[in-house]
Order: sequence, then structure tokens, then C-alpha cells
Amino acid sequence: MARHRACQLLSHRRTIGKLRFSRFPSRKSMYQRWLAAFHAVARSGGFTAASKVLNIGQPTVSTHVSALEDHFGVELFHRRGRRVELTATGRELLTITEGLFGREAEAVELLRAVQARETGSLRIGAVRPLDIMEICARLLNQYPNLRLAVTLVSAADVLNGLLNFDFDAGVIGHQTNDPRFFSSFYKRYRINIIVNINHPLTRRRSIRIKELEGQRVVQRTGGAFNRALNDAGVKIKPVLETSSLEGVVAAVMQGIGVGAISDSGIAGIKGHQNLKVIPVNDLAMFTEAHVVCLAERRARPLIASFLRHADAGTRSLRKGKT
DNA sequence: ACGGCGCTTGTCGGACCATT
DNA sequence: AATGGTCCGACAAGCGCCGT
Repeated sequence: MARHRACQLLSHRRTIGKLRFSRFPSRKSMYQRWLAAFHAVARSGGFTAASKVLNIGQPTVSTHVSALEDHFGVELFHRRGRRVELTATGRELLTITEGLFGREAEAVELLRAVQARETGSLRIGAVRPLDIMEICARLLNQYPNLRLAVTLVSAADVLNGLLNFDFDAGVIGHQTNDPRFFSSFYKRYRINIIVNINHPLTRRRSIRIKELEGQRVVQRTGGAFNRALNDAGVKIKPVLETSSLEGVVAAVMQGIGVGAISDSGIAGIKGHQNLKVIPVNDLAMFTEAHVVCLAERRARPLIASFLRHADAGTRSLRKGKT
């Protein structure tokens, strides 16, 4: 015990020695603490007042300011009895620390605002607009000052965007088992056939899946329609592949081939006179919406809010069905 | 004389870092 | 990852100085 005390005393002496005479402080934070003490004393006009501002003991403030003065061999304050006055060097240093700690206060203010969702931005990648806009609407309803940027791309681009930190969150059409991502089911939509009104199938109210055998088909990259055709053993003629729903719709409008569209996408083509949507009556084909983000970023405040609002949508959907 | 303030001294405990 | 040594910031106590 006595030896321990002796060691600590020795350590302390070495500390004081280093503090006062070493060329550079051994820890980065030392300058910051010394400058913070100086700044508080300069702004509050006294060591005791500064200690209250900094929420530390007055001796500590005194030590820091002395350490700063001794370390650089300068005088920052004139001690006139109980009063302290800035020296010319002190006044010059204060103009710098005003900027330094002013920016720090600004930074803390920003972080507090983001924490409270009073500001902040979220970049979202999505495979189709409807789901994501639903979630965005709910999010903006609660946090009106958020800025959201939505980019419509393929599922692969959404996932790559998350990995590259180009997106904070996303909505894709399938669940991902990649452990780098967190994904959560959002909604399921039925898939229908979409044809140009000049196509022979346009007079039909519904069709059987086998009737697509040999048809020229416009496919969406990685789409659920492709997998459904494959599972049903229907051999089609793939003529064009595109990454977006808009691409499929435009191709079908040009009469390039038969396409597929989910219930959620139908609203978006209502104005197009030369398109016809036909349900498939013997096979239930579905596409799903899953919200995704990087697993390691799942707890980040804005991303967590996004996931929560997506989850709220899923819950209200379940409630509506029962 | 008293209260307020800053400084010094002695001590403690947490953080850091090298070693195992 | 755990451990032990070292470093460093912080505090309490006590002192002297100064203004009222």
C-alpha cells in the first residue's frame, strides 16, 4: 500500500514535470482542455466562474491555464488581486478560441437537431415509387423538416448503394439473406400481365399462365415475374430486359412484347390509353417489398426512424386485413 | 474580521498501452 | 481478452491575498 502511494506520488511528479516542461503534450486532448479552460476564464472573467461553466473544480481550471502559459512560456492573464485581465496575447488567443468553440457549439447544436429529427437528410434507393412514397409520407408527417432523396434503381443497385454509403436505406422486391444487410418485409402485391392494346391478348379478361408460352416478353432485371415463369415451366421469348418499371411500360407501349406489372404499379399507368392490364387466373404471382439497410447502420437514428415507419405501415396493413 | 478568489499540495481513479 | 504498469485529469483541503 505504502509502495503504491509512493509510486503514484512519483508518477504525479513526472506528470507535473511533463506537463510543464515537455515540448509537446503527450495527448491530443490536452491542448483542447487547456484552451477550453482559457476560453472559459476569458469569457466568464474569473477562474471560479469558469469552473462552474466547465463543471470542474476551480483548481483544475487554474492548473490548465497555468499549464498553457508555462508550456508556451506566455502570459495570458494579468492577475490583479481577485481580478483577472486578458493580456494582449490572451486577447489575440480569445479571438481564435471564439471561433474554435463557437464552431463546436454549432456542431453540437446540429447533432442535437438531427437527434431530435428536427433536421437531417436520408438518401433512399427503391425499385418502385409507391411503397417508398408511402413510407416517406409517414416519415415526413412526423418529422416535417427532414430532407429525403429517393432514387429509383434496380434491387442490385439499391444494395450496392447501401454498401457504398450512397444510400442510407432502401426498398427492394425480395428478401436478402446477405448478413451485411438488415431487411424487413413490408408488403406483397399480385402480379398481372400488361399488353399493348394491339396485342392479340388484349381482348381477354384473364389468361392462363401457359398461354404465355412462346410469347415475346419484356423482362425486368431480377423480377419476380421471371422467376414465376421459370417455376411454372413456361418457355417465353425474352426480347428485352430493363431495370425499371418505367422501362417495361415504355417497351410494352411500343409493342415490343408482353410485360408484367404489380397491383402497386397499376395506378401509375392509368393515363396510358394503349395499355391493358390482364390478371392471370390459374397462378398467383406475387412481388414483395422489403425495406433494407446496412446491418451495422440499423440503429442510426434517422435509419431507425425509417425502419420504424415502414414497420408501422406493415402493422396497419395486417390490422386492416383482420 | 470576514468572505471570495486563486494557488499549491496530496491523493484518487479512469484511460491508455504494452505484454501475455 | 485479460492483466498490470503508467499517465493524466480531477478533486479536497488548506493557504495566502485582497476587497469590503
